[in-house]
Amino acid sequence: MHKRTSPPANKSLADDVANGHSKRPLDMTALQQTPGFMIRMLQIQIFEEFFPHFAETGFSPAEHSVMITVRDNPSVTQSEVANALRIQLPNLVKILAKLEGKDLIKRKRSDRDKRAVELVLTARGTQAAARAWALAQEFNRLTLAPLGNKDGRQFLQMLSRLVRARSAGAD
Amino acid sequence: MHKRTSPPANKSLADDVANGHSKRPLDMTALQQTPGFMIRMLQIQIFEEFFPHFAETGFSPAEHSVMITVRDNPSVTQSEVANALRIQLPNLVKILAKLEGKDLIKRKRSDRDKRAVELVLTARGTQAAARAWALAQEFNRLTLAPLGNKDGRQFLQMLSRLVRARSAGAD
DNA sequence: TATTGTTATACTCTATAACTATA
DNA sequence: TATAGTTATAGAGTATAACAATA
Repeated sequence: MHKRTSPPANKSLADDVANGHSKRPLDMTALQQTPGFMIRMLQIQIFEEFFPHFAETGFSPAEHSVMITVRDNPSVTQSEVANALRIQLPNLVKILAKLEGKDLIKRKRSDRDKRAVELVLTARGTQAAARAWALAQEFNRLTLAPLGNKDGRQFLQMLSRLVRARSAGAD
Repeated sequence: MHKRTSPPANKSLADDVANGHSKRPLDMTALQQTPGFMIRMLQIQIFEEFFPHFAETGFSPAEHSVMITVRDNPSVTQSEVANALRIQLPNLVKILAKLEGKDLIKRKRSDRDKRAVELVLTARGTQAAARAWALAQEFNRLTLAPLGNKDGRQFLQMLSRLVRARSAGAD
């Protein structure tokens, strides 16, 4: 066990991959072969870029995803959003209270099920979502830019396959 | 702006992708085109699977990555580990205190730079890392299994390209 | 003057328990 | 009896400030 292709003394290919700023390059080949680790590194990087890019909207990644989900699913209930975005209901309530306080989202008791609360965007929310989505188009393009068009599309498709496989398996 | 290929009423292809358990399927096509969102979904799923899979080692993902990094880089300093793994030094100190308390890692003042602390695995740590790495091999295989061998390798390579591009650009 | 490690602390995210009102 | 929403709270993860020792 623990076989690496290139020894620490001779790593012509696998130098500073997950190794941003250190002086002497470390041997990170093992973790570079670990999808979970690499996905976490990439997510950290993308989150860092998210906030300056979306500064105009003031949305966090979670708030952004809620806005887009409500935009595309008018009268969706809070439970449905929580489930789709993998956010615990109590945590979603806080996010929604904030968005409602900014007059971006309206909450309304459902007629069909009086326990449920249906969500819709307000006029201001619709505007904000439109601007957020425009920024997102550019952001998504930048995110995948290092791969080029063809591989970028394929990467996104592979992500979907992986996520879908696990969502299905967890049922 | 905001153009979707399939309207909510007719989404033959893009149903339950990031939408695990809800009754009526939501329209998630917008966020499914968002790499940052999909990467986050995938990371959540992988983390959930991590803990049962690595229960035997008792390592968290962060602890696991520290153990492997020290294994492959004997006498690495704390700063170097923190930088490579994107962990703040104060937070790494806590992790190392725990691993040292379990007699898995040894800390030793550097001779070259008496400010620095060099890290090596203990005998127990070497054993634990070997077992952790064996489990990791299986875990990594399972993680990429839905893609098959060829695409799995390509996905990992694309991850590296994306991470490397951003690490380089941030310099 | 800058860097390494350390402590203490604050902040954000996420998870759980308990409650209500409806189903 | 179970579910949707809410509140309060606990816990983990992450970030910052201040300090001591060394460069």
